[in-house]
Amino acid sequence: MHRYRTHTCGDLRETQAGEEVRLSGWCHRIRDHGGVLFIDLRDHYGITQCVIDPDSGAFAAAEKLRSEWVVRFDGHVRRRPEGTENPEMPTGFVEVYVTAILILGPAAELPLPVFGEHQYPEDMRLKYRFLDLRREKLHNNIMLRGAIIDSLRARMKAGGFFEFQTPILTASSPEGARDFLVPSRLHPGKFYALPQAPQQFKQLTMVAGFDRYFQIAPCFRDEDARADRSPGEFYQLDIEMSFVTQEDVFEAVEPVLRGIFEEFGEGKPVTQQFPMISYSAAIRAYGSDKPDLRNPLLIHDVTQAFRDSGFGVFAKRLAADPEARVWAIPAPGGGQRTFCDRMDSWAKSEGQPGLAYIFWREGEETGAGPVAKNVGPERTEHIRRGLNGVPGEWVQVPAPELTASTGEKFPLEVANPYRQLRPEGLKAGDAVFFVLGKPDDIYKFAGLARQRLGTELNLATKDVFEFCWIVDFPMYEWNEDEKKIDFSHNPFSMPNFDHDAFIALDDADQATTLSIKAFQYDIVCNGIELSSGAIRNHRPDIMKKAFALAGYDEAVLLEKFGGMYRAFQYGAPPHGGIAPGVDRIVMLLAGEENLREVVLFPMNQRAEDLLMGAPSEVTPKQLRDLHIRLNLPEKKG
RNA sequence: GGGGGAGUAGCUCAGCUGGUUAGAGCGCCGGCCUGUCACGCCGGAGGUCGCGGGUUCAAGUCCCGUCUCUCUCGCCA
Repeated sequence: MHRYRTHTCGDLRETQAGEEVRLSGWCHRIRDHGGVLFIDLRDHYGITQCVIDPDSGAFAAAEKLRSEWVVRFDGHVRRRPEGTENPEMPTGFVEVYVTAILILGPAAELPLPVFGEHQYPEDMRLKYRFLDLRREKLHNNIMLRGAIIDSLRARMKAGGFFEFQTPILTASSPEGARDFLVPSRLHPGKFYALPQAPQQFKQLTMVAGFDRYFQIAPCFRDEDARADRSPGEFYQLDIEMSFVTQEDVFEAVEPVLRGIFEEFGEGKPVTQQFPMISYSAAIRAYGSDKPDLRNPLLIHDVTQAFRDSGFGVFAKRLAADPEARVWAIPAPGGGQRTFCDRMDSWAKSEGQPGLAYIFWREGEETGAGPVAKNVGPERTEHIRRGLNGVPGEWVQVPAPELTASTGEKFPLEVANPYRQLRPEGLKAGDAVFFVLGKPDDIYKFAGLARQRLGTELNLATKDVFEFCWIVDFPMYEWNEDEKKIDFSHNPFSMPNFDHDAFIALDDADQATTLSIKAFQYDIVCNGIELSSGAIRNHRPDIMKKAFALAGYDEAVLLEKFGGMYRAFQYGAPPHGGIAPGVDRIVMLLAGEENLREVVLFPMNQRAEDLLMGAPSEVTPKQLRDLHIRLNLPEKKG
């Protein structure tokens, strides 16, 4: 007989009744009835009920067992007595009658129990991660993660991609997030950096002629955490392809993601054709470049209805500032004063001056609330009827005409789900909220309000994965602090502009420069940015011009990206790629709200590993070897 | 770096406008219990109320400072 087990705790069924078996595992739950003792024995594969009674010879030993002790049981399988079966468990029709017990690993009193679904404090869970990981939900999440990564690999390989490994110790990159640095012992005063992404390596792999690259790539960024952003390190399905257009990348990646979500999405519908939405249309219609399309609400432009109106606050601002707009977010079902006031105080808590609104109720068809009174019944009626998802004279709907990457147009009801909700405009019981300001200043808040209304009014579709492409990101943006033009995303993207005309551009022509779009795209699912990618700029002359337009001369380009700039001098193929975030994909598929629920050993929000105690101090000798002298900040107080 | 929330038994939490000996559930220890699967019943141990200072006759409760955790904004080519 094997030293530890003949079967796992998930194996045994009625067909094995009568067999002599040996099981090893953790004491999951112990029920002591005095004369008979039930121990649920748990391992990775399942749980098996084990029974000990005074006749078994193991009774005295069994009474000493406690939760989470690791034990080996010898015994025989038997069918459970009639009426005591547990159909909830795969092994619920059998039990093991235990005749011998060997304690393999006793456990101290637990800081957090494994059994049950109680919520425990985050720092406790992280410090005792090995216990937390024994719990069913987290254990399953980690196994799901592995299965998803297997499937991603298989799908990529089936798509003709090859997996590569790129360096972990590399050079600090000047753009983007803060780097993690590793001091060099052999080169005093110099540092390696952990890669924020294998961006340059994958492009160089294309220059080297490998054609279709992928990697489940670790990425390191020294930035503060978010619920959907791990501190320090995370994984991307990193992809790069040669001789491709944007559409080729879409056609390669879309089926992989759709397939993964269909395979692991437990039957929840997945967008069959990912619509393409331009960055500017997304900002105007959803107030975000990562719109949650489960929410049917659209932001309407009702500037016209307030211009020269009796609502002084808005009318004056519109008269004074030609760029100012009034954006309206319809709130079907939100037409109660208490609800509107609650939204107003929420807006104030978000640092806004407030949230103007009109609402409609039976007997007050001309609209209730101070805004309606000041604007007057005629304009209020234009707003009410105009908020039906169809553009009109007084109300503009910036709903994009959605296109699939195949070029196919989506029908209006897909592109504009809001139209289905209120085809005749708002009615009694509904409300509308108004945001005033320059689009650049108000879009984020308008987007937040749209999300909040969707949630509060329970309008969002549930149990679906709504995907879209966000395309046509601006190549440059205005940096208000430094009063200069900056790269909007990354300097590697190819401008979506005639190449000769681009090179001929006047460096001082800021208006044209700021209007240039890039072949830069994101995939968004349920309001979460899953990946970002681009067709790269593989031409040194265009790259030099791209830097010049952002105010950098060739010396800067050489200093910052010398390796790649040099590589592009020797025959670079047109190429592009994308990098879906593996952790976020798993998070969505596991139905979790926080990345820590899908990472085996995560750090806390302050980038500390509470289990291993990282980061930690090191010995003076280690520092001497690295030629480092500490210069610590003064202790506060 | 800014803002919100939290810190009371091993864990989750209650503890009102300051007032006698700080409570409950789970866990732990002991006893009883032969069919449970969140087993049940009886008893017990376990608390510098995060830390420091202040106000007060009296502070878990009010004030100030500080530390820790958490969410969030900044940040994230």
